[in-house]
Order: sequence, then C-alpha cells, then structure tokens
Amino acid sequence: MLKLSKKVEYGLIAVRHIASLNNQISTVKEISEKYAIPSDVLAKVMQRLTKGKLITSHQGAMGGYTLARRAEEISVMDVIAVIEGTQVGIAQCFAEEPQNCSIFHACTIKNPLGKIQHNLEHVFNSMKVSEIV
Amino acid sequence: MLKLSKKVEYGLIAVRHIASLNNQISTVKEISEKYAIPSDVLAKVMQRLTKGKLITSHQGAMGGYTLARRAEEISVMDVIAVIEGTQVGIAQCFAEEPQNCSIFHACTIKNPLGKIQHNLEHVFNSMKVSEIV
DNA sequence: TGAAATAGGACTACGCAAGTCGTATTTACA
DNA sequence: TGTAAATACGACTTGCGTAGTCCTATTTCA
Repeated sequence: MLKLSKKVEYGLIAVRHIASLNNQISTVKEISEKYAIPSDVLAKVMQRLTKGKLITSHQGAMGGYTLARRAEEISVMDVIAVIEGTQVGIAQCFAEEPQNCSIFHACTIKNPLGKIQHNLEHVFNSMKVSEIV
Repeated sequence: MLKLSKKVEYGLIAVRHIASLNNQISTVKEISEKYAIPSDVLAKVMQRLTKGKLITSHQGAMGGYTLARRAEEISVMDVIAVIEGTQVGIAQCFAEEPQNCSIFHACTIKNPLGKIQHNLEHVFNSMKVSEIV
C-alpha cells in the first residue's frame, strides 16, 4: 500500500547513475550489474524512459543511454509518469475514470484526500534528479 | 501504485461518519448502506479500528460503534496504521525488514525517497478526522 | 561478418487486495 | 426466556497488478 513500484525505483537509480557520470553513455549491463537489478526488467524501463524522452538511446555496439535533458530538468514525477504511463493517484478519484470508483457518488473523503494528493504531486514535481546525489 | 487501500478509505469514511453524527452510535448496516460499501468488508474494518482503540464497539441488539477518542485526536495516519497493521513505506527501505530489499546495499535513492517518506508521514499525521468535514 | 547493444512481444509466477461465506457470540427487549 | 439485532472472526475464492523470464529482431561499430 502506497508503495512505489520497483520499475520506478530502477528508473530513478538508472537516471541518477547516468547523471552522476556527467551524462557519459551507460549500458543496461553496466547499470544492472552495479545495482543488482535484473537486466531484462531494467531494459524495459530504459525503453520507456526513452519513449518518454527523458533519456536518449544509442543503438548498436558501443551504444547505451544518455540523458535527453539536464538532470535539473528531470523531476521524480517525470520518471514516474513515463514509467507507469498513468497519473499518480492515491485513490481512484485522482486517477483516470474517477467514476469507476464503486463509491464515487457517496464518497465523503474526496476533498481531504485531494489535499494529500496535491501535496504528493508537489513533492514529486519539485524533486529533481539533480538533487538525488 | 501509490494508492491507498479500499479498507483504509472505508475506515476513514466510517470514522468520519460517526464523528459527523456527534459520536452517536452507528451500525455497520447503516454505514455500508449509506456509502455502498460491502458490509462484510466494512465489518472487518470496524473490528480492526476497535482493536486499535480508535472506536469502541457495543455488542448486541441496539449495538454499534462510537468513537473512542475525540475526532480531533484521530489522525489519518492512526486509521492507516491500525487498518494496515504496518508502517506506511513508499519503498521497502521504510517498511519492516529493510534488508529484504533485493537492492538494499547498492541503492542510491534511499535518502531522497526518505525525504518524500517523511513528508507523507507528516501530512498523514497532521490531518485529523475532525478536518474531514 | 560478428559481437555488442537496444527494441519489444509473449509468457509465467506470485502476492496482495477485495470480496464472500459460514458460524459463533453478545445483548436488548417483547 | 427466546428471538432478533448486532458484533467477532476465521476460511476461502477471485481477480489483478507487479516482477521477472524468455525469445527473437534490429541496429551499429570494428
């Protein structure tokens, strides 16, 4: 409950890793070994980060990944959004299709949870990869 | 990902309900019908809230539940902790047995996530049931 | 041309959330 | 004193999402 997914953790670690090496090209193999992350899983994460334009892929031998933006311009929220493909929502009300919640009409806690939701979004948006030293 | 469980939502709704009726005795049937919550599920939630001493049960006919403390003294965190029975942790590092994380030793994002964790805890601790109008 | 790298689909395993069911126990009140 | 209304609680089922594995295709450097 209320946990980040491993994919997001892996993504943050990877992006931070590249940033910490001054954007030097890095491979899945290198990162997965260094941090003991299953390489197949990390590979998919990197592909999503690429599609989300947070990093740039370099195919072929001697290839790998570099950041697509400066580390100061990549927020934790960016990484989450790109990897999960959905909005962060602590309840259905704040994700897509709020109406799907079985309780929607009678729910009395949407507003208070909304405050918490906003707070979370703010924290995730304001924390940048460059701060993850 | 990062979602509260339905049980916690139900618990918050129930506690708020009782508080909004000035701590008048309320039954599972009444609450489950009013908010369209499955009564069996709600019953278990109420039992946990009782064990956690947030509400008081009154068995037998004409029984039900009342708050065990003033609404100003019940935080959202209290409800979560009692219902889930575990610490809120956005990653394994912040739950029980941090060492179980497959990445623990090499993880580079414990500190930044810790900031987010603390922020979350603060928000949940400071929001009281009395504020959930 | 071969090796090193990304791209990406298909599949499995597992755990947890959510809900259901059945039964026991307590208590007010007719 | 019996019955109905209520809580107590364990066992079970189901479904879904997470995490991970496997396999193959494609790209590119040397």
